[in-house]
Amino acid sequence: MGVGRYVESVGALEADQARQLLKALADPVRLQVVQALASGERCVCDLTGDLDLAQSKLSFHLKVMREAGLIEARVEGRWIYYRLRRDALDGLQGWLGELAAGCSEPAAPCG
Amino acid sequence: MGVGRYVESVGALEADQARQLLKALADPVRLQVVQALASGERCVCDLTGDLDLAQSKLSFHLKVMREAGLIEARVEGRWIYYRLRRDALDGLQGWLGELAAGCSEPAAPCG
DNA sequence: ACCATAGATCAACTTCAGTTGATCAATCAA
DNA sequence: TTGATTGATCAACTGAAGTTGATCTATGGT
Repeated sequence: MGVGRYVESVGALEADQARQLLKALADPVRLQVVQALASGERCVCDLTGDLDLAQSKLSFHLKVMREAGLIEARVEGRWIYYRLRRDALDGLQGWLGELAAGCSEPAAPCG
Repeated sequence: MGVGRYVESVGALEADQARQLLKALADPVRLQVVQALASGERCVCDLTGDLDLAQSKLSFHLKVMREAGLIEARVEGRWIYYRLRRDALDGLQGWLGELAAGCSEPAAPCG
């Protein structure tokens, strides 16, 4: 009953799914790609050119992001278009929200 | 005019700050710690025990998270209490929101 | 059928992040 | 002051993740 394999109604990812996504985002090259995809779907050949990345390098990082569930691909003839998965981004947002919810509780004194 | 060194009114982190935070979150040990801190501030000695981590290991990861701006420490006598930084979590949420905002635009056909 | 192009994959190398055990510094209690 | 405890730091080691260049597959044009 979710939009994808991540989202339960509105919040919450399991910790491990969240970690995969976080890891997929936490790399300078991948972050470049993500920012390029933030304005919409892009073809791999465009990305290679715009970001000035070696082809195998880009391909490697796209795979990492795909396997993490952060992006998805659409094949059209000879070209492949990638885009960010909204459900992943939304799920991560929800997960962060849960973290933030209770984090301001004071500690029980330790001594 | 922000709550911390991260947040401008309600959204947006710079990409590099976001990346530091993402990296700080994207590790299994650190994620354990973060989840422990999600219910509030904790003393290091409690964390060591509850999470069954070697002391130097925990200390290493706390440092990584502290330097990323994900957590902050409060010294009280012999003990040190750590807690999650809300501004960091909120900032990251805002950053994700911006990513999600435009990501569904279709691509211009490539051929 | 042939060639060019898009993109994935592979193997060898390199680099950097995390682990471990030891030592060091600071605080508190006796 | 002495000794115990909390937690940071350091040096040596290990392994996983990223890079590079080459090769492989698939599609489309001629």
